Amino acid sequence: MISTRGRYAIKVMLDLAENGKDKCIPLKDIAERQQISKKYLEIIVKDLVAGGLLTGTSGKGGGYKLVRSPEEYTAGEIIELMEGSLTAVACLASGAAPCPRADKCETLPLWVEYDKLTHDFFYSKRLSDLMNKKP
Amino acid sequence: MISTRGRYAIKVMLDLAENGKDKCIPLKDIAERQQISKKYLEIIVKDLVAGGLLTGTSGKGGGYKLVRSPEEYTAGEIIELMEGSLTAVACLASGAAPCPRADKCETLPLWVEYDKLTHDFFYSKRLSDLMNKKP
DNA sequence: CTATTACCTACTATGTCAATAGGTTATTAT
DNA sequence: ATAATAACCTATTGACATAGTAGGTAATAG
Repeated sequence: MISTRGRYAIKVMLDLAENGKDKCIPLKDIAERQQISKKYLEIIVKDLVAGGLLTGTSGKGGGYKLVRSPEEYTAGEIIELMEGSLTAVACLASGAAPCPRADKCETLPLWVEYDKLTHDFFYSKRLSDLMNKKP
Repeated sequence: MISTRGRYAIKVMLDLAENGKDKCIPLKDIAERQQISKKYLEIIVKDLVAGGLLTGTSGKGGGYKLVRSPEEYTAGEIIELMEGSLTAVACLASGAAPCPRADKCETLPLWVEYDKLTHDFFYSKRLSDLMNKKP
């Protein structure tokens, strides 16, 4: 399950891609457009800044801005940053302890295959692919 | 994320497919083979029986048995039964309230597409596909 | 009648999710 | 300067899910 953290993060990134053409967008505007609590978005945006996907500028006229162009972001990296991992089962997660029964486990190949499918899907989706194409 | 409930359920079904050729297998044996607490498996197996995927017989010589043949089960139906839903985002889950912003939501198509991918993947995997083919 | 097995209800520790609350620091427009 | 704006920071909360544990009752075969 992808939580609100990952989902809202994509919404924020998309909002910036569409409304912030090189200019800073205050979080207040994003919160209003997307109908999400500004306070909650602060937590999410903090992680996006820490992950290097966004920069923030304080003070009047400040706000957030994309670091790269929308074609250079994938949904996969955004979700992975926010959720910690894009993995369907605990035993395949990044920081997981190696399962002692991995070689005997008959279900593992199923999860590995699904994992690859998921990874490929989300890393093939660029932010620009999700943008609303309005002239 | 697919929890232990769904994952263990598939292990149980697989164990029965491989070791219970028309005969009843007591949960104790499955728990030992799969190295999972028998007490915890009871909860999982209860749901599998309630869902009609398995039958249980009490008393000496009793145990659990598949209702159909392994080719007639899919990983999808097992997971969906155990997890309640096979859906990646809350707004697409079976019992979810309809999102008032669904028509404006730019991320929804992404989740719908991923949902279809996931559904098709797990419903294409039969229990017999996962079985260890030993003579 | 006894051993075995499923079946049933209840409880619990731990953690995550989705926020909320209230403050401090940085920057700009007036 | 100073007021307004906006990011940034720490802490807390209620609700819920997860992954079990505990202890019993009912059914069945030998």
